[in-house]
Amino acid sequence: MADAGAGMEPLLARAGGTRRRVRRGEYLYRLGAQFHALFAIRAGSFKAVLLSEDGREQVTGFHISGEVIGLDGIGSDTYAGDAVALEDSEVTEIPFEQLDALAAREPALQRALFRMLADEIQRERSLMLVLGSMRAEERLAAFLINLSQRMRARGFSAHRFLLRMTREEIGSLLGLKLETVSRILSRFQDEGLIRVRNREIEIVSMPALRSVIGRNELRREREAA
Amino acid sequence: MADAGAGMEPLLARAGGTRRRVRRGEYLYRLGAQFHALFAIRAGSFKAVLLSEDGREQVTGFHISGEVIGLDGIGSDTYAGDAVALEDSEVTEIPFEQLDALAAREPALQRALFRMLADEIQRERSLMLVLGSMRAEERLAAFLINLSQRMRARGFSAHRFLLRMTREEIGSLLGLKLETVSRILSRFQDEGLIRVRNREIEIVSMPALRSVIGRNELRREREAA
DNA sequence: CGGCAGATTGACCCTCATCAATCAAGGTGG
DNA sequence: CCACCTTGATTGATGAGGGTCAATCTGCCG
Repeated sequence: MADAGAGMEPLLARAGGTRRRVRRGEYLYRLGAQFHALFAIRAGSFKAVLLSEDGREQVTGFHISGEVIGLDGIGSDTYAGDAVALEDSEVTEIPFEQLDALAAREPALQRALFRMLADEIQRERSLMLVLGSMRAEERLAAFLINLSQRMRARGFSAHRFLLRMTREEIGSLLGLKLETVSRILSRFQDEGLIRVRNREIEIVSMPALRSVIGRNELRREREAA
Repeated sequence: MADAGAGMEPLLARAGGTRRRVRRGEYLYRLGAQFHALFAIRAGSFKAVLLSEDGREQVTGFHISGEVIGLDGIGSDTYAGDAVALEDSEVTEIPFEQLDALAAREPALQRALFRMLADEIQRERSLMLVLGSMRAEERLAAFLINLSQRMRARGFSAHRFLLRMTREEIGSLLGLKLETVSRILSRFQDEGLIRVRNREIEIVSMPALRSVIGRNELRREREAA
């Protein structure tokens, strides 16, 4: 999964932007609200949630410090889903009006915005690959690996971190039920791949975790040969 | 599912562009190829395919006449997957270099490009909702409804059309096996929702097809109440 | 301390994948 | 024009993976 909206703060900062604190559980923006800004996450983390007409809810991503959120609103006049803080967080709100105008005069900024949008497309496509072609164990492994990489990219430890979201939210992202998420985390622990204690994750063997993806899939091996 | 890249030809046309014919089964572009252009589909249809390192293949979308394809390459220097013609087709190749430069002088074009990218994000998020929260029958129903809407938007019949892709390709998009796709289409026919004959689809009752989504899901009804 | 949200674990069952046989439709070459 | 082959679709039988229901357990916050 790509790391959308990463490292763009310097460029975005030129459009100004005001700090804002969001407490755990609060909405950064909501479905249908007037689109007016992008948000650079300075501290904390968020989940992005898509809501369908018939009451279905789908977590479309988790976003941590250093990433940008709110891109989906650009096309329409309103945000297409909710963004909720998973912990007490802080963002810089970047008015899109100004960003848009500035981009017209700054080719580098224009290109940076294109890139952020394209990266988000990439990120979602790889999630589609996960949802469309992986079994439960593989999904969890892919999730943990991706999170680990992003934590490292942000200067945190890559092999020991806190999950800021519930099992249910992880399940929603991955198309699994919370019980399945819980069971598989336990199984990974029994197999010595990770250590779990509630929200705390320690990755014991990253190579082993990687090898989960593709195991039990003899066909692919044969095809590759 | 949103209808990404629709109706943008007029604006895009200002960047020039050359016609190109692509025969059924031929690649419009391939994974890793130098990114240089977007493609407006003038006639025919394509599938976009994502390939993972371990040999997995995931269809990320089908695109028909009037839509734009190739957006995923914008961020990086290369295309992130393959685009394959599902039938003999024709596209207008729009060099991105020129588009990019023109956008800097044309706010309307810049905004149109932002919108196309954001629409694609939307489209993929709704597909994530399908993949993450729907059962097989619901996925197929959502697929047919979406296709029907897009056909109508392009001036074709909304209740009678040809599937240009195989059952296996539909399955790949929806995270199902080809046998499941086949079985469910047969079931829909038995129930009088549609008529199928190979690639030919006739939607007999759109309301009934819509009601497939959400049925067997008593919980949601209760929650909604 | 009590209450509650979240997590774990077990038992059961259903949907969908898998394996396999058959059928239909095109394309090709004789 | 027909026999042959290939590709795609249908249908059946069977079983596994993960959903569902339910009982506990844990940690946290008031």
